[in-house]
Amino acid sequence: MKRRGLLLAYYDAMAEALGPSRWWPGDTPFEIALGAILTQNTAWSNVEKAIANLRAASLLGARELRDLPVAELEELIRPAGFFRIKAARLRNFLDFLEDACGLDLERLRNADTGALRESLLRVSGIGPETADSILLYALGHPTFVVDAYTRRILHRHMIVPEDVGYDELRDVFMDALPPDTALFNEFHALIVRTGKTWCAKKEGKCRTCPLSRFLEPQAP
DNA sequence: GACCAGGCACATC
DNA sequence: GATGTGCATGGT
Repeated sequence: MKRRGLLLAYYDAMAEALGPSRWWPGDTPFEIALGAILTQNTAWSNVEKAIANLRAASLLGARELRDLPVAELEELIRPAGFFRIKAARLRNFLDFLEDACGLDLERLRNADTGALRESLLRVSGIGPETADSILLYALGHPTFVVDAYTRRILHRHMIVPEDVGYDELRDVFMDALPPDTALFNEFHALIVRTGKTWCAKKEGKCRTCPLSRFLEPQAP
């Protein structure tokens, strides 16, 4: 109850400072899911280059990629880094999609969220953050996406320990907030944007962060 | 030239 | 079960 109010106050402070996020960039559920895999430990600007390559080759779809030799896929996604491993992960994901929905992601939109999440986590190369990103941003399921910025910010605000686990951190949000897709969508986006701007690994920019007032002693 | 970026799987102890 | 390491490009 108290936690819910605090988290929503964080949300409001970030929203006021940054404005709407319009996440996730991408025209189709598949493009969004693709981006979720390509952006693993990678700057989004590099992912954009890889997606642009696929778009230019008219290969920005599950069916198109399904028949592409892995060596060609590797070359196209090379700018996103870890290209060999990510090409293999994309193949695993495409195999999953073929089996789960005949390569039509729209058919997963009304699936049971928990069961679908478990299925995604069984795909080699899809971990909890990628699974939650696909569920929330590509398919509109109400699951909260946790990432390195979420952990860093909440740790610096002494809300969680630094080594808090993924699911535990996700539960901080999901236990406190209503399962609202639009809210979860924008909340995670605001956290990433705030983290990028003010919460680098090396501390120092906290003074101008929209969340800095939460670090100061609260007035009585 | 070091450090970082919207992780994950796997080896080793 | 915890801890360490490889994976690779491009920007600061």
